[in-house]
Amino acid sequence: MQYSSHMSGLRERKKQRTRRALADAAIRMFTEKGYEETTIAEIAAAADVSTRTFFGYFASKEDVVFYDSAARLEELLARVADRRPGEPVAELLTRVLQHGMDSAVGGASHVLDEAKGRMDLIMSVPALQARGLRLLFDSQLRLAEAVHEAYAGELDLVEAAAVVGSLVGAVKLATMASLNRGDVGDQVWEVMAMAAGVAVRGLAHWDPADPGGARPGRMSA
Amino acid sequence: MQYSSHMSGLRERKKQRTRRALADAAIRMFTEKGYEETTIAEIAAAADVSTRTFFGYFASKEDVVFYDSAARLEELLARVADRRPGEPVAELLTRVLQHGMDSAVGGASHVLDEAKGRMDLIMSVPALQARGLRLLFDSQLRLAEAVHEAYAGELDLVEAAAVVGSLVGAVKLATMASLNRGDVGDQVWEVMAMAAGVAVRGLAHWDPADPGGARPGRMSA
DNA sequence: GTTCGTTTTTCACCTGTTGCAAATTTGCAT
DNA sequence: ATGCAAATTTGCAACAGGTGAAAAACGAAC
Repeated sequence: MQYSSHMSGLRERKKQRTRRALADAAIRMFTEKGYEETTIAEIAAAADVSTRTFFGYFASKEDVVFYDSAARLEELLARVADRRPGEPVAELLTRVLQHGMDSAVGGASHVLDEAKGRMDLIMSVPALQARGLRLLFDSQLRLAEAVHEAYAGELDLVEAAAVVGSLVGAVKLATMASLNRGDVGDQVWEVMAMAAGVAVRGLAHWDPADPGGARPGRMSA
Repeated sequence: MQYSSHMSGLRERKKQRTRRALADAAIRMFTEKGYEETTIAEIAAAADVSTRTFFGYFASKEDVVFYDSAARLEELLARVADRRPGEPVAELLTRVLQHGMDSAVGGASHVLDEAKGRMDLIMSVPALQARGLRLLFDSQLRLAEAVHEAYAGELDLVEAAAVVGSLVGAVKLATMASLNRGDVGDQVWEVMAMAAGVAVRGLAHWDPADPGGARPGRMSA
């Protein structure tokens, strides 16, 4: 009858394989010879499919770099959905975001190795940066909905949006500033923890010469 | 000898006129017949210049919608630069952002009339949304630098970034959620005030059933 | 192996964008 | 007025990303 979602057949397996082949080839070539220097025809050739077929898998050249972001987001949403009762929003969010801050920009830290490379690629190519920001934006909206539902009755949708936006916004911008400045590894993590702290405790606490102790949630892992 | 930056000559005046003609024609046609349905050739024709010339004024089709964002940002930066001594960051920023929250996404509230239209246009066209977010992102980075310099010695660059990101992030996401929900006019302003309040006071204050009184800074004007 | 629904390929075509050289316009000095 | 040099506009060719549609190849079930 309708084999719509079989996941088992050779057909599906082949499709997944092609998808991966395209994504892998693309990202490799992008980082090796540059994004704009790499043509879709070349990517398709490297994956042994026709140029037209590429667009059967990805809607645009940019999208191929974020091939796994949808899955990552679902993961986050699920985590928000089963929050521990009584847990404060700030805590839930820092906990959830800590595991997925990267998935937001496209999934950039499963294996820390290529993570840095992907991030560099994204931030250095305007088109990718734009696509990444749009993805992140949509993710935040979805996240806000999820938070709103997880705290039904306590937090209305726009309040949830404010909370999510504040936290994600702080961490995102601070992280970028940190990277621009040349920080690496742990330094970046510390910055993220600090930024989360700013958002959680509020900007107001930053004026009267605040005792700089970071580690507000438990973001420093 | 070198007439590099005259601003007065007929040459400059004509250039500004063409720029405006292009931008106006473009935005009008975009809203009337749709973004993708409007071709650059048509825009150029409407402004009586060749297609090629369009790219002498704007780097891309998207950019034409944000033709005044650069100027807007400079305004904000200037305001940050001459902060009142002793003024808390949170206060300075809410004050400055209140005047320019729109300029960030491309300048969408000088005259409230077309502001809504532009915003709708931007948010409804993926390509424009992406471009807008990228512009906003860059603006935030610049803003963070400005804040850092305005509070030299008190706030390091990444801290400034955290602060700016938190505030802008909260207001941006809450505003969008509000618009998605169908809010208009004052309702949106109230949401923005609330969001700013969340960022300023900190997410932490949102858990133990907080007394909902908004109006934290002075954002409600 | 035949048949049927899917996926891939081919092909034609449109638009955005860029490089280049030719043509035109403007600013300025005589 | 006129000429000249710098700046701008234009036309043209070419490329890449992206889409629609029909034909060809392929996997699944019988």
